[in-house]
Amino acid sequence: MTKPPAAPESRLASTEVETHVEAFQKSRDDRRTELMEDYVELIADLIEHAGEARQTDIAQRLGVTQPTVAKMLKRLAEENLITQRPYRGVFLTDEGHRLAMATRRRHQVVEAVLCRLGVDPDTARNDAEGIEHHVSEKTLEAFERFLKA
Amino acid sequence: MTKPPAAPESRLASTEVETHVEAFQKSRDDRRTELMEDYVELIADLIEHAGEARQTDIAQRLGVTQPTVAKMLKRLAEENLITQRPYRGVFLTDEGHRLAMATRRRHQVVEAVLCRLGVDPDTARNDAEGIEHHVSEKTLEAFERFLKA
DNA sequence: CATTATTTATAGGCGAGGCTAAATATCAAT
DNA sequence: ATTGATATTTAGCCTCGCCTATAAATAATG
Repeated sequence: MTKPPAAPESRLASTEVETHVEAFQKSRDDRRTELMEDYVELIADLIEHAGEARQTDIAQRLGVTQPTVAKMLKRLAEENLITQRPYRGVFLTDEGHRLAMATRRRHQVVEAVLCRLGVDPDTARNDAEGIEHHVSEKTLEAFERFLKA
Repeated sequence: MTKPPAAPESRLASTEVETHVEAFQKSRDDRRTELMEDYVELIADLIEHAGEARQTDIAQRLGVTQPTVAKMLKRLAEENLITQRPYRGVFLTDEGHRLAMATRRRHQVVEAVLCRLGVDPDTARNDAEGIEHHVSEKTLEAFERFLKA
Protein backbone atom coordinates (compact mmCIF):
# COMPACT_ATOMS: atom_id res chain seq x y z
CA MET A 1 0.00 0.00 0.00
CA THR A 2 2.87 2.34 0.43
CA LYS A 3 5.58 1.46 -2.00
CA PRO A 4 5.26 -0.69 -5.10
CA PRO A 5 2.47 1.04 -7.13
CA ALA A 6 4.67 3.62 -8.81
CA ALA A 7 8.28 2.62 -9.21
CA PRO A 8 9.25 0.80 -12.36
CA GLU A 9 12.95 0.53 -11.70
CA SER A 10 12.56 -0.41 -8.09
CA ARG A 11 12.28 -4.09 -8.88
CA LEU A 12 15.05 -4.38 -6.36
CA ALA A 13 16.46 -7.74 -7.31
CA SER A 14 15.94 -9.61 -4.06
CA THR A 15 19.64 -10.25 -3.95
CA GLU A 16 21.07 -8.31 -1.09
CA VAL A 17 18.57 -5.61 -0.37
CA GLU A 18 16.01 -8.09 0.86
CA THR A 19 13.59 -7.15 3.54
CA HIS A 20 15.78 -7.62 6.55
CA VAL A 21 12.88 -6.20 8.41
CA GLU A 22 12.53 -9.22 10.65
CA ALA A 23 16.17 -9.21 11.52
CA PHE A 24 16.18 -5.55 12.39
CA GLN A 25 13.07 -5.85 14.47
CA LYS A 26 14.45 -8.85 16.29
CA SER A 27 17.59 -6.86 16.91
CA ARG A 28 15.56 -4.05 18.43
CA ASP A 29 13.49 -6.42 20.51
CA ASP A 30 16.66 -8.06 21.77
CA ARG A 31 17.74 -4.77 23.22
CA ARG A 32 14.77 -4.85 25.53
CA THR A 33 15.70 -8.21 27.01
CA GLU A 34 19.48 -7.84 26.99
CA LEU A 35 19.58 -5.85 30.17
CA MET A 36 17.23 -8.16 32.00
CA GLU A 37 19.41 -11.08 31.05
CA ASP A 38 22.54 -9.33 32.21
CA TYR A 39 20.93 -8.57 35.52
CA VAL A 40 19.60 -12.02 36.35
CA GLU A 41 22.84 -13.64 35.25
CA LEU A 42 24.83 -11.30 37.45
CA ILE A 43 22.46 -11.73 40.36
CA ALA A 44 22.79 -15.49 40.13
CA ASP A 45 26.57 -15.20 40.16
CA LEU A 46 26.55 -12.85 43.12
CA ILE A 47 24.28 -15.11 45.14
CA GLU A 48 26.38 -18.15 44.37
CA HIS A 49 29.71 -16.56 45.06
CA ALA A 50 29.03 -13.89 47.65
CA GLY A 51 25.92 -15.33 49.26
CA GLU A 52 23.84 -12.31 48.45
CA ALA A 53 23.12 -9.74 45.77
CA ARG A 54 22.90 -6.16 46.94
CA GLN A 55 22.06 -3.14 44.85
CA THR A 56 25.45 -1.57 45.42
CA ASP A 57 27.29 -4.72 44.36
CA ILE A 58 25.21 -5.04 41.25
CA ALA A 59 25.79 -1.40 40.43
CA GLN A 60 29.51 -1.76 40.92
CA ARG A 61 29.75 -4.83 38.70
CA LEU A 62 27.68 -3.33 35.93
CA GLY A 63 29.42 0.00 36.10
CA VAL A 64 26.25 2.02 36.69
CA THR A 65 24.93 3.91 39.70
CA GLN A 66 22.77 2.46 42.42
CA PRO A 67 19.61 4.40 41.57
CA THR A 68 19.85 3.01 38.07
CA VAL A 69 19.96 -0.47 39.53
CA ALA A 70 17.08 0.29 41.86
CA LYS A 71 14.89 1.32 38.99
CA MET A 72 15.81 -1.72 36.96
CA LEU A 73 15.17 -4.06 39.86
CA LYS A 74 11.71 -2.64 40.19
CA ARG A 75 11.11 -3.59 36.62
CA LEU A 76 12.54 -7.07 37.10
CA ALA A 77 10.26 -7.53 40.11
CA GLU A 78 7.27 -6.47 38.03
CA GLU A 79 8.25 -9.07 35.48
CA ASN A 80 8.43 -11.68 38.21
CA LEU A 81 12.07 -12.43 37.73
CA ILE A 82 13.20 -11.37 41.19
CA THR A 83 11.93 -10.62 44.67
CA GLN A 84 13.45 -8.06 47.00
CA ARG A 85 13.70 -8.02 50.75
CA PRO A 86 14.71 -4.54 51.85
CA TYR A 87 18.26 -4.42 53.13
CA ARG A 88 18.58 -8.17 52.67
CA GLY A 89 19.32 -8.36 49.00
CA VAL A 90 17.72 -9.54 45.81
CA PHE A 91 16.53 -13.07 45.08
CA LEU A 92 15.66 -14.83 41.88
CA THR A 93 12.25 -16.33 41.34
CA ASP A 94 12.05 -19.71 39.65
CA GLU A 95 11.46 -17.94 36.39
CA GLY A 96 14.36 -15.60 37.04
CA HIS A 97 16.59 -18.51 37.86
CA ARG A 98 15.66 -20.31 34.68
CA LEU A 99 16.46 -17.20 32.65
CA ALA A 100 19.75 -16.77 34.48
CA MET A 101 20.79 -20.33 33.77
CA ALA A 102 19.80 -20.14 30.13
CA THR A 103 21.70 -16.90 29.76
CA ARG A 104 24.74 -18.29 31.49
CA ARG A 105 24.71 -21.30 29.22
CA ARG A 106 24.62 -19.12 26.13
CA HIS A 107 27.33 -16.94 27.53
CA GLN A 108 29.63 -19.84 28.20
CA VAL A 109 29.00 -21.47 24.87
CA VAL A 110 29.65 -18.28 22.95
CA GLU A 111 32.83 -17.62 24.88
CA ALA A 112 34.01 -21.18 24.32
CA VAL A 113 33.32 -20.98 20.61
CA LEU A 114 35.28 -17.76 20.31
CA CYS A 115 38.19 -19.31 22.14
CA ARG A 116 38.04 -22.37 19.95
CA LEU A 117 38.20 -20.13 16.91
CA GLY A 118 41.43 -18.67 18.20
CA VAL A 119 40.25 -15.53 19.92
CA ASP A 120 42.29 -14.71 22.99
CA PRO A 121 40.47 -15.29 26.29
CA ASP A 122 40.16 -11.64 27.24
CA THR A 123 38.69 -10.60 23.94
CA ALA A 124 36.50 -13.68 23.94
CA ARG A 125 35.05 -12.76 27.31
CA ASN A 126 34.46 -9.17 26.29
CA ASP A 127 32.88 -9.92 22.93
CA ALA A 128 30.80 -12.76 24.34
CA GLU A 129 29.11 -10.28 26.65
CA GLY A 130 27.75 -8.41 23.68
CA ILE A 131 27.16 -11.33 21.37
CA GLU A 132 25.36 -13.73 23.66
CA HIS A 133 22.08 -11.89 23.59
CA HIS A 134 21.78 -12.23 19.85
CA VAL A 135 22.36 -15.94 19.57
CA SER A 136 19.21 -17.84 18.72
CA GLU A 137 18.50 -21.32 19.97
CA LYS A 138 19.35 -22.80 16.59
CA THR A 139 22.67 -21.07 16.44
CA LEU A 140 23.38 -22.07 20.01
CA GLU A 141 22.82 -25.70 19.10
CA ALA A 142 25.16 -25.39 16.15
CA PHE A 143 27.75 -23.90 18.47
CA GLU A 144 27.40 -26.81 20.86
CA ARG A 145 27.78 -29.32 18.08
CA PHE A 146 30.90 -27.52 16.96
CA LEU A 147 32.35 -27.61 20.45
CA LYS A 148 31.72 -31.34 20.76
CA ALA A 149 33.45 -32.11 17.48
CA MET B 1 35.73 2.88 49.10
CA THR B 2 32.30 1.50 48.75
CA LYS B 3 32.42 -2.23 49.12
CA PRO B 4 35.28 -4.29 50.52
CA PRO B 5 35.90 -2.70 54.01
CA ALA B 6 33.20 -4.56 55.84
CA ALA B 7 32.44 -7.97 54.43
CA PRO B 8 34.59 -10.88 55.53
CA GLU B 9 32.97 -13.55 53.41
CA SER B 10 32.85 -11.39 50.31
CA ARG B 11 36.32 -12.36 49.25
CA LEU B 12 34.59 -13.08 45.98
CA ALA B 13 36.96 -15.62 44.54
CA SER B 14 37.79 -13.92 41.28
CA THR B 15 36.54 -16.97 39.48
CA GLU B 16 33.36 -16.03 37.75
CA VAL B 17 32.15 -12.93 39.48
CA GLU B 18 35.02 -10.83 38.18
CA THR B 19 34.52 -7.23 37.37
CA HIS B 20 33.02 -7.54 33.92
CA VAL B 21 32.59 -3.85 34.13
CA GLU B 22 34.52 -3.17 30.95
CA ALA B 23 32.56 -5.70 29.01
CA PHE B 24 29.24 -4.28 30.15
CA GLN B 25 30.31 -0.78 29.37
CA LYS B 26 31.53 -1.76 25.95
CA SER B 27 28.23 -3.48 25.38
CA ARG B 28 26.38 -0.30 26.29
CA ASP B 29 28.63 1.80 24.11
CA ASP B 30 28.08 -0.55 21.20
CA ARG B 31 24.39 0.14 21.38
CA ARG B 32 25.05 3.76 20.51
CA THR B 33 26.81 2.92 17.27
CA GLU B 34 24.73 -0.08 16.21
CA LEU B 35 22.00 1.98 14.67
CA MET B 36 24.37 4.21 12.77
CA GLU B 37 26.06 1.17 11.35
CA ASP B 38 22.77 -0.38 10.32
CA TYR B 39 21.78 2.81 8.59
CA VAL B 40 24.92 3.38 6.57
CA GLU B 41 25.08 -0.26 5.59
CA LEU B 42 21.50 -0.20 4.43
CA ILE B 43 21.97 3.09 2.62
CA ALA B 44 24.95 1.69 0.75
CA ASP B 45 22.93 -1.34 -0.30
CA LEU B 46 20.02 0.78 -1.44
CA ILE B 47 22.22 3.05 -3.49
CA GLU B 48 23.98 0.12 -5.11
CA HIS B 49 20.89 -1.88 -5.89
CA ALA B 50 18.15 0.68 -6.35
CA GLY B 51 20.22 3.65 -7.42
CA GLU B 52 19.03 5.78 -4.54
CA ALA B 53 18.18 5.73 -0.87
CA ARG B 54 14.97 7.43 0.12
CA GLN B 55 13.59 7.90 3.58
CA THR B 56 10.55 5.81 2.88
CA ASP B 57 12.61 2.91 1.55
CA ILE B 58 14.92 3.01 4.51
CA ALA B 59 11.95 3.12 6.85
CA GLN B 60 10.35 0.19 5.12
CA ARG B 61 13.49 -1.92 5.24
CA LEU B 62 14.20 -1.17 8.87
CA GLY B 63 10.61 -1.65 9.90
CA VAL B 64 10.22 1.79 11.47
CA THR B 65 8.23 4.85 10.46
CA GLN B 66 9.52 7.50 8.14
CA PRO B 67 9.68 10.32 10.72
CA THR B 68 11.90 8.09 12.82
CA VAL B 69 14.21 7.74 9.86
CA ALA B 70 14.16 11.47 9.25
CA LYS B 71 15.30 12.15 12.77
CA MET B 72 18.05 9.59 12.56
CA LEU B 73 19.27 10.91 9.22
CA LYS B 74 19.62 14.32 10.77
CA ARG B 75 21.90 12.79 13.34
CA LEU B 76 23.90 10.93 10.70
CA ALA B 77 24.31 14.17 8.79
CA GLU B 78 25.55 15.91 11.92
CA GLU B 79 28.10 13.15 12.31
CA ASN B 80 29.20 13.67 8.72
CA LEU B 81 28.27 10.20 7.59
CA ILE B 82 25.69 11.26 5.03
CA THR B 83 24.46 14.21 3.03
CA GLN B 84 20.87 14.80 2.01
CA ARG B 85 19.40 16.45 -1.01
CA PRO B 86 15.71 17.09 -0.39
CA TYR B 87 13.52 14.80 -2.50
CA ARG B 88 16.61 13.35 -4.14
CA GLY B 89 17.70 10.88 -1.55
CA VAL B 90 20.50 10.27 0.86
CA PHE B 91 24.18 9.96 0.01
CA LEU B 92 27.14 8.65 1.92
CA THR B 93 30.13 10.80 2.64
CA ASP B 94 33.57 9.24 2.32
CA GLU B 95 33.53 8.59 6.00
CA GLY B 96 30.04 7.12 5.80
CA HIS B 97 31.10 4.92 2.94
CA ARG B 98 34.08 3.62 4.85
CA LEU B 99 31.88 2.80 7.82
CA ALA B 100 29.37 1.09 5.55
CA MET B 101 32.03 -1.06 3.95
CA ALA B 102 33.57 -2.00 7.28
CA THR B 103 30.17 -2.89 8.64
CA ARG B 104 29.30 -4.92 5.59
CA ARG B 105 32.53 -6.83 5.84
CA ARG B 106 31.85 -7.72 9.44
CA HIS B 107 28.32 -8.67 8.58
CA GLN B 108 29.39 -10.98 5.82
CA VAL B 109 32.14 -12.59 7.82
CA VAL B 110 29.85 -13.25 10.76
CA GLU B 111 27.20 -14.70 8.52
CA ALA B 112 29.74 -16.90 6.78
CA VAL B 113 31.12 -18.16 10.05
CA LEU B 114 27.67 -19.06 11.29
CA CYS B 115 26.98 -20.94 8.08
CA ARG B 116 30.28 -22.74 8.33
CA LEU B 117 29.36 -23.82 11.83
CA GLY B 118 26.23 -25.43 10.48
CA VAL B 119 23.64 -22.75 11.09
CA ASP B 120 21.00 -22.65 8.38
CA PRO B 121 21.24 -19.65 6.06
CA ASP B 122 18.09 -17.94 7.27
CA THR B 123 19.01 -18.13 10.90
CA ALA B 124 22.56 -17.14 10.06
CA ARG B 125 21.38 -14.02 8.34
CA ASN B 126 19.06 -13.08 11.17
CA ASP B 127 21.51 -13.69 13.97
CA ALA B 128 24.35 -12.02 12.10
CA GLU B 129 22.34 -8.83 12.10
CA GLY B 130 22.43 -8.71 15.87
CA ILE B 131 25.87 -10.19 16.40
CA GLU B 132 27.92 -8.16 13.96
CA HIS B 133 27.95 -5.02 16.04
CA HIS B 134 29.61 -6.76 18.94
CA VAL B 135 32.46 -8.37 17.07
CA SER B 136 35.78 -6.72 17.81
CA GLU B 137 38.54 -6.42 15.27
CA LYS B 138 40.47 -9.22 16.91
CA THR B 139 37.54 -11.56 16.83
CA LEU B 140 36.85 -10.60 13.25
CA GLU B 141 40.39 -11.56 12.31
CA ALA B 142 40.04 -14.90 14.05
CA PHE B 143 36.82 -15.44 12.10
CA GLU B 144 38.59 -14.72 8.84
CA ARG B 145 41.38 -17.12 9.64
CA PHE B 146 38.80 -19.75 10.44
CA LEU B 147 37.06 -19.20 7.13
CA LYS B 148 40.30 -19.53 5.19
CA ALA B 149 41.21 -22.79 6.84
C1' DC C 1 20.90 3.76 73.09
C1' DA C 2 22.69 7.28 70.39
C1' DT C 3 25.63 8.14 66.79
C1' DT C 4 27.71 7.03 62.54
C1' DA C 5 27.97 4.53 58.41
C1' DT C 6 25.81 2.00 54.90
C1' DT C 7 22.03 0.81 52.08
C1' DT C 8 17.93 1.76 49.80
C1' DA C 9 14.36 4.91 48.06
C1' DT C 10 12.80 9.02 45.69
C1' DA C 11 12.72 13.11 42.85
C1' DG C 12 13.91 15.35 38.74
C1' DG C 13 16.61 15.80 34.40
C1' DC C 14 18.69 14.33 29.93
C1' DG C 15 19.25 12.06 25.44
C1' DA C 16 18.05 8.34 22.32
C1' DG C 17 14.84 6.20 19.63
C1' DG C 18 10.22 5.09 18.86
C1' DC C 19 5.28 6.79 17.51
C1' DT C 20 1.15 9.71 15.44
C1' DA C 21 -0.70 13.64 13.31
C1' DA C 22 -0.53 17.44 10.51
C1' DA C 23 1.77 20.91 7.51
C1' DT C 24 4.76 21.44 3.26
C1' DA C 25 6.99 20.62 -0.70
C1' DT C 26 7.75 18.08 -4.90
C1' DC C 27 6.35 15.17 -8.70
C1' DA C 28 3.21 13.31 -12.12
C1' DA C 29 -0.52 13.51 -15.08
C1' DT C 30 -4.63 14.94 -17.05
C1' DA D 1 -1.79 24.63 -14.85
C1' DT D 2 -4.41 22.50 -11.56
C1' DT D 3 -5.07 18.51 -9.09
C1' DG D 4 -3.88 14.41 -6.74
C1' DA D 5 -0.41 11.38 -5.08
C1' DT D 6 4.06 10.91 -2.82
C1' DA D 7 7.89 12.52 -0.05
C1' DT D 8 9.69 15.29 3.57
C1' DT D 9 9.46 18.17 7.51
C1' DT D 10 7.86 19.45 11.87
C1' DA D 11 5.77 19.16 16.27
C1' DG D 12 4.38 16.94 20.09
C1' DC D 13 4.44 12.76 23.16
C1' DC D 14 6.10 8.29 25.16
C1' DT D 15 9.36 4.85 27.21
C1' DC D 16 13.98 3.43 28.60
C1' DG D 17 18.26 3.68 30.61
C1' DC D 18 21.30 6.59 32.51
C1' DC D 19 22.64 10.39 35.74
C1' DT D 20 22.95 13.59 40.31
C1' DA D 21 21.27 15.00 44.58
C1' DT D 22 18.84 14.16 48.54
C1' DA D 23 16.05 11.83 51.93
C1' DA D 24 14.90 7.91 54.68
C1' DA D 25 15.64 3.52 56.66
C1' DT D 26 18.48 0.05 58.61
C1' DA D 27 22.73 -1.84 60.60
C1' DA D 28 26.80 -1.45 63.39
C1' DT D 29 29.45 0.50 67.06
C1' DG D 30 31.11 3.05 70.94
